[in-house]
Amino acid sequence: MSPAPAFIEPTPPFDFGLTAGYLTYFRGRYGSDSFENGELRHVTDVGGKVALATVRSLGSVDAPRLKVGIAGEGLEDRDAEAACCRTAWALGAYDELQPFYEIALKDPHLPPLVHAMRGLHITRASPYEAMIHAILGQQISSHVARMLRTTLIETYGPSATIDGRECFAFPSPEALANAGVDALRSIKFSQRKAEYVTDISAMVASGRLDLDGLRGKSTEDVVESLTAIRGVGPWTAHWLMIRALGHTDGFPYGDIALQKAMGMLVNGGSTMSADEILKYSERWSPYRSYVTVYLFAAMRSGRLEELVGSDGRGDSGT
DNA sequence: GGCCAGGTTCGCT
DNA sequence: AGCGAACATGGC
Repeated sequence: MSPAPAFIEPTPPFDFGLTAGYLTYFRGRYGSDSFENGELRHVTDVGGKVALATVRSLGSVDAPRLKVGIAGEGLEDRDAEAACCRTAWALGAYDELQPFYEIALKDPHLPPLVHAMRGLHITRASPYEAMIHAILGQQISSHVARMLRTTLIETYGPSATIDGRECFAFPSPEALANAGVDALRSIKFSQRKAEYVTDISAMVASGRLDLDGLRGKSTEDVVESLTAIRGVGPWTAHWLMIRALGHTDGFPYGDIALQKAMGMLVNGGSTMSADEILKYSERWSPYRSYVTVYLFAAMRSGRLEELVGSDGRGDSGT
């Protein structure tokens, strides 16, 4: 029933615990993914079939090696292989951290952060999932957003019972485009959100919107293309670059949490404005995606305070 | 028991 | 150009 285990050899340094923890921070709450006792469970949809990847670390941060077991109904070898590739991709396994570390270690503020989070790779979702996720996360508290996402995938996501557990994968653009605005409203979406999700899903399903095609484009081009879509502004565009497009220089300067974190890091603890953090961050280009992710990882782990400005003095960055 | 939580986008005045 | 609506749970 289960194909033979496969192996992933990520580009070192790769800290499996940190990276799997980052991957499941959201998905672990609204999807079927989890990271417990050193074991990552990651659900993916391969060609309409739901596959569960179970991942464990066999190696170390500097010699990483992951063992991946794939389970699911009616999976052929090539499906299992695809599920394994998708899992490696979701973990950002082959991402190169060195170029970022080289500039970060020369920075006055970043070394403690980079040292503490060494080996954290930027995890990825599909551009479509990241887009819907971002739209749902706009405008509302994280509690409400989580509830909406959970209901969404449990209503429209493909599911399968694997190892006695019901697993849901993220809904397809077709499924959400066909659901219709009224149906989404009935699962507590606002009119606006229901319209955005329906419109974007229909555009992706019909091929009029090619989110994957944005990969490799310049920041300006990506932001321009994405913000032309109704429901998408700079904040959403920048998070999408980081979470889905593999862009190294995304920086969601409109994010309040990022503004607070930047204040902690470089401004002696005082929150900075969107303009201020954007200007300050230019020195980290083109690696601002890493700074963003490392700051959020530190924040979520509750360690940001101990990792910033041990000299207690920030400069305003001007 | 009220208030706020990791706010952004769009539309109306 | 500037302000308000949109969503509605759980913790402090």
